[in-house]
Amino acid sequence: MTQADKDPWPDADARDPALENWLCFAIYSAEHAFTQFYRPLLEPLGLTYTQSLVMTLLWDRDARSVREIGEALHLKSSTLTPLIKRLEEAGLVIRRRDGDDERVVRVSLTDQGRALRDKAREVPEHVAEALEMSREELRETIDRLDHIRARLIAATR
Amino acid sequence: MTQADKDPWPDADARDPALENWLCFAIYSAEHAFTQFYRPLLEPLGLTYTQSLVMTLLWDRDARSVREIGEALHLKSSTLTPLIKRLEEAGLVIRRRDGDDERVVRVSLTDQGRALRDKAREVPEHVAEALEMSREELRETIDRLDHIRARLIAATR
DNA sequence: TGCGATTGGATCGCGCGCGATCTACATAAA
DNA sequence: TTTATGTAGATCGCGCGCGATCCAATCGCA
Repeated sequence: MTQADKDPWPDADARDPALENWLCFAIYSAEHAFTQFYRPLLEPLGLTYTQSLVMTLLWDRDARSVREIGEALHLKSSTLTPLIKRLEEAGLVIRRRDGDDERVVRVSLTDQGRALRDKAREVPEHVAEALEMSREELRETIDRLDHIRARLIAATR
Repeated sequence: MTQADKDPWPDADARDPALENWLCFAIYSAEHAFTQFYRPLLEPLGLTYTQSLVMTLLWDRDARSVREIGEALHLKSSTLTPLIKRLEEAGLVIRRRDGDDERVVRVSLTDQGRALRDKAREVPEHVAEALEMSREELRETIDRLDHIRARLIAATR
C-alpha cells in the first residue's frame, strides 16, 4: 500500500524549482490511479471509463449527436466514432443519421443500454468510500482542477 | 476561451449526488488539457510528454533500470519497453543489459540525449506562466492529488 | 547441487486520444 | 443555379497504457 507512495523522483526535497511540473505529474498519475480503480468496477458492465462517460450522458438525455457528446467530454470525433461503434457492437446504443441534417449522427440507447443504468448506480458509492474526502474538499479540488484546465486551454497556442 | 468552459453535463446544478464522479472527470480532462498544452512545447524536442518524464529522470540520474523508471512513473514494462526503444531509435538513450544481473536493462543517455536537456529547460516556465497559481496553491493541489492517488491505489482491489 | 519460486523485461492484443486528412452535406453568396 | 465556405463525422497512423502471457536469469532452500 504505502510502499508505492515513496516517490523516487529526482531532488524530492528541492521540488520548488519546478512545482508546475510536479502538478502536471500529480494530475497525470492521479488519472491513471482513477482508471485502475474504475476498471474492476466497470468490467462487469463491459465498459471502459470513457465508454461509461458516454453512457452517463445518454442516460441523462438520449439521442445526442456525436458533436454534443464530444463537447461535453472534450473529445474529438476521431476518438468518439470508433468508441461509439464499439458501444453499438455491444448492443448498448444505435447510431442513426439525423433526418433534418444528414451530416449529424444521433446516438440513442437501446433497451439493453438503458437497462445497464441500474447496474451502474452503485459505482459512485465505491468511489466516495475510497476517497474519504468531505464534500467541501471535493468541491474545492474540482473547482481548482477546472480552473487549471481553463487556464491551460486558454494558454495553449 | 471561456466558450469551451460551459460544461454541458447532465444536471449541472444538481452535481451533489455524484461529486466523486465529477472529481474523476475533472482530473481526466485536466490531464488531457495538460497533454495538449505540452504538445507544442515538446514537439520541437521530438518528445511526447511521457518520454519527457523518462528523460527528466535520466537527466537527474543516469543508467537507471527499466524497473526503477517504472516505479518512479508508476508505469509497467509493457508501456516502457516500447517507449524506451523509441528513445533509443531517436538516438537519445542506449539500452544495455546489466553485467551483474543479466535480467536488468539499464538505460543511459547518449551525448545527444544529454544535450537535449538545455532545450528543455525553458518548458517549466511556460507552464508556470500559464497556470497563474501561487506556490502555496500549487503545493496544496499537488498534496491533495497525491492523497487522492494514494487512497485510490489502496482501495483498488 | 539441483529444482521450484521469484523477478526483470519483452511481447501481444486492445482501447483510447489526437492531428491530419477526407467526404458528404448544408448554407451563404454571386 | 452555381460557387464558395463551413460543418459533422469518418478514416488513418501513431503513441501511450494496460492485462495477460512468455522467457530467461536469479534466488532460496532442501
